[in-house]
Amino acid sequence: MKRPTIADVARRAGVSKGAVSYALNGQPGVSEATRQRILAIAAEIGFSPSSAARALSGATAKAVGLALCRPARILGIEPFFMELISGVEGELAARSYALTLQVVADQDAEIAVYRRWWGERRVDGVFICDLRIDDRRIPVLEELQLPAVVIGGPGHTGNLPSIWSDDAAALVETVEYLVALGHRRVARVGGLPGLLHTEIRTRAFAEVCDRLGLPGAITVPSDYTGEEGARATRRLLSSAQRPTAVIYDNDVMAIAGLSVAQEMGLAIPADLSIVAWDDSPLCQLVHPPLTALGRDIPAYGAHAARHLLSAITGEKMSAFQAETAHLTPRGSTAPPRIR
Amino acid sequence: MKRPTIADVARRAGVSKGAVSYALNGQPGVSEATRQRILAIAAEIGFSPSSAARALSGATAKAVGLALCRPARILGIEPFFMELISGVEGELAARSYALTLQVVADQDAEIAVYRRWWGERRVDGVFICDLRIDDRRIPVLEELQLPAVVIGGPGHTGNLPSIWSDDAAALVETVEYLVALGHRRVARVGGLPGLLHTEIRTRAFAEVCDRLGLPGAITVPSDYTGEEGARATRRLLSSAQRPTAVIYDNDVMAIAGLSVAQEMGLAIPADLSIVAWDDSPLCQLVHPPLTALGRDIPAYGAHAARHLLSAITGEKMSAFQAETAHLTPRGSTAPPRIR
DNA sequence: CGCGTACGCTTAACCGCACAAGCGTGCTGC
DNA sequence: GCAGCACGCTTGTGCGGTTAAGCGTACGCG
Repeated sequence: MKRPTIADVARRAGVSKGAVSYALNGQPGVSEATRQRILAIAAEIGFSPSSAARALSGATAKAVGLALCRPARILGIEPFFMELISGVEGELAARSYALTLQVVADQDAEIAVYRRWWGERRVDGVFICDLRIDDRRIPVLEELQLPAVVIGGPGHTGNLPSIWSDDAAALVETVEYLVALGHRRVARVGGLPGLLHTEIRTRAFAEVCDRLGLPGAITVPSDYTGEEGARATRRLLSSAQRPTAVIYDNDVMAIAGLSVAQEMGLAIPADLSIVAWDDSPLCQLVHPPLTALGRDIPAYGAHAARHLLSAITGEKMSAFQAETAHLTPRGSTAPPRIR
Repeated sequence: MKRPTIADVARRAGVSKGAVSYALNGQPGVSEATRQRILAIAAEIGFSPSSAARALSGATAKAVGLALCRPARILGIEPFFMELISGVEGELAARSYALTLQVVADQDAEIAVYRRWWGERRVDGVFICDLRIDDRRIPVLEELQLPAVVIGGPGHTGNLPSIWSDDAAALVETVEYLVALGHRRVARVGGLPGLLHTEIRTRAFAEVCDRLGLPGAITVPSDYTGEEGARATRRLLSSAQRPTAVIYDNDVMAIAGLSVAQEMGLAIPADLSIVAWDDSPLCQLVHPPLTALGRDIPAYGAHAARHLLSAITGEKMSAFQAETAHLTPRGSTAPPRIR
């Protein structure tokens, strides 16, 4: 089956290609009657303008890019990206924008992808995830003048617009809640060191524990996998002054931690309170259900998409603060049996 | 920063645009010395040919599409798609193919997306997931002659090439294993009815239970979510002749079922054996760890990608049978305490 | 009545690349 | 010595859109 082109529409409408182009793009230059006739014919023969030709003649590619730099096993296990993508998609689809996805091995590969996309004019803009401190991607994108929205922060985003959530505040709220329950020895199993949001949480945790006078508050770095979460938990629970509450940087590690604790004969929440960051349905499936810090990830993605589309149209965008994660107390937190 | 074009490369190399094109595409028509010089200059100034121009002048779009038709909450919870994507990506990236992703609401929207992609020449081919019986997407893609690979089957793929895994055999193996342990009352919590692989599993389950003379073997349909899995489990365990073993169509429902069973005071595996389809790290995090049917999803995706790329180059592809899921026994299965 | 102008459409020039056809050069074969 | 040909490159065309410029027509106005 031959793909219809603008010339086919023009021929059937008895007008020139230019007229069809004006009609389809809502530009002035054709009468309303002609416009309607052209639109009807286009719909009838199922015409969609070639994105290639359109992109070539200076218009936009009608596509944005997302490069993910995580190993496959972590990508699969974390609902975050898939939820983000589905939120992003909702906005993009409404404007007929396509999402181009690429999984990359490391930051160098990711930068190479951006340069290639830019050179190929394949995308009109990109999302940047997993922001790092002194992130090398930022200056590259600024140099290329490729519209971009950083998903993360605050700060460290150069002049790029961003969307962020106040993880520090959420963490402070959580620690204060645990302290209010009577906990004094609180520990944290962190995400990948080097990621900005991990560092922000780590600093906020240290500060709030210091402020509240909690002794030996410690963050054990991890990598979001269950194995590492289990290992970190085992280490924490084996120490002389073992914590009575642990905050995990994602749900998978929290579930792994729960398993380890139960394995070691601890009663949850009597002997150990557990809080998970990222509230997924999984948190409600385990026993006891996990107290978790949740937020609406699809909405976050949708906002990021709107932000990027605005940036693409040339608007001067800045940092946007999204909803702060909120604590949903469930059965995994309670006053400690022994202080 | 201005994007380099083929003309920039040509000027610096002191040759014509045509020569550069030949050199970059590995075509004859330039001497080896000139080719090397041109390649060096292209690399130096960071030239990537515009995908739009390339696609426009008859070559391929160097992109393939994947439309996902699942609600956001299910997409997020199931590691399957993300793992599939990361496997697909590995193959695509090696050939500089991009993956265009779209999340759609229903099959009509999905078909509209295929028509649009085809008209826009945005993709060279597509993957089809979640195959249904009498799937309406198949005839559309055949009509459009858009290269496609069906991820699913066997059968019901029209003339489209496909890649499939023998779910029936895996299910039979599982039931036989449970029977060998001494189980007589086995039930199953199935995935979304209407999906071909769900139907295949349901039929295989009914057949093998019939063959082995298991009484009242029943499949309760569900939708992959934890809530539904929990509800189905509650129903099964409340029946007069409650099963001593349950097979779940995904890991999330299995974990939910485990929770429900424990909640109802049953000991796992003594009172109830549980098997999960899709072996994710989650299965090892709960207590007891779940016996699961697993396979290498990224490899599955990689194979699908190779299949599609071959189809795009015009090779006549057929159905390819991938590895059958294999059972990994863990702590959630054992001989039943009471037969 | 004649002129200026807004309208509605056409024409044609691009965008950046691939590739067919053309063309000069040097080598081969008879 | 010259036709024939392979080689290495250039020229030119077209892919399917967008868009500036051109152009005829109708209409308003002094």
